[in-house]
Amino acid sequence: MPELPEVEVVRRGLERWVSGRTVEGVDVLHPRATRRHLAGAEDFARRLEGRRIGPARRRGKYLWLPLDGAAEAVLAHLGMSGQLLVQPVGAPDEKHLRIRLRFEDGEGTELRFVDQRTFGGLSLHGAAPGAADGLPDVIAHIAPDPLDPAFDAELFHAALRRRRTTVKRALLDQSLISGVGNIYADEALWRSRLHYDRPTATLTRPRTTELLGHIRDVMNDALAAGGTSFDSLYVNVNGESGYFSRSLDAYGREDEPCRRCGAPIRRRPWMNRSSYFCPRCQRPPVIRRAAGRSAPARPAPAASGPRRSG
DNA sequence: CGTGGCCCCTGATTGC
DNA sequence: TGCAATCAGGGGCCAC
Repeated sequence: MPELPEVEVVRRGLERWVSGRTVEGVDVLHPRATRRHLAGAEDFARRLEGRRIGPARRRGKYLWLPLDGAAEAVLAHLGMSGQLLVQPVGAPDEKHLRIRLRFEDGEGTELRFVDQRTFGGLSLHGAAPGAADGLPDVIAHIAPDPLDPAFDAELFHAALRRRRTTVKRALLDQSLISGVGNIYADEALWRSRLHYDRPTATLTRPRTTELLGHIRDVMNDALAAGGTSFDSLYVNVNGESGYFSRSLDAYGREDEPCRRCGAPIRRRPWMNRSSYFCPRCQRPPVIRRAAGRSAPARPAPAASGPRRSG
């Protein structure tokens, strides 16, 4: 379950059902699922045996489980289709079961990493020096997420102004702000009435503040609904879907009326994915030519920016 | 260096 | 039916 609210739902499930338990053994059923553990699947499995799992942590879309304190942790990323499921021991293996963690206790459940597309995985890493909560060193470059008290809005705004990129690209750049993916980027931009191709350098401080507020709001709303699920690929540790998909305003709503103005929501190919937006509420940025000696032609009507009507 | 394009995978759906 | 093309919530890597 890819984006922050879905990953947070999983984190809470791990905290409830896995933290405090001791690993008895690990089965790696697909080597690609541990490819970020450079020492290999066997090393990953052996080093987990007998370790006690601490409180579940999260930054953006990354999860980690500290082991016997905070010096080392199991890092998890769900990619596009990863699931962490707490299943009864002996339940039939899922078709795309990649890794199984068995526990020493008699609770009768095990932790399973199931991942159809194998973009996700588990790995073992030391903590970054000086970082809080045993943050694994390999994700030290990931920015705090907007629900983290450590998130620095001033720093974020300064980075946006410095960048020569567009606002949606920036939202998906996990080194600037983490946890935002394609769904919540489109939702926050819709709420902010911002077009995805708006250059970040044009954002004023109030606009950045408003955008951040909408990101936090939509993520908290989604969290309260158990996350966004379009199908059974996106579930919590007990296999249950969230129901925020019914509350989406832009994502996946092509040709449906904008809930604000009634114009049909549009879908545009964008970075090998899609961007959903309201063509009336979210006007494309005006393309400005560099100042030259010849007067620039008037922009074509189709490419014109927002107009003030009065 | 920052930026943008390509690639990694499997499966569901759509169109010919 | 079969087959190809397209699309899907992720990020790493590598040219420019």
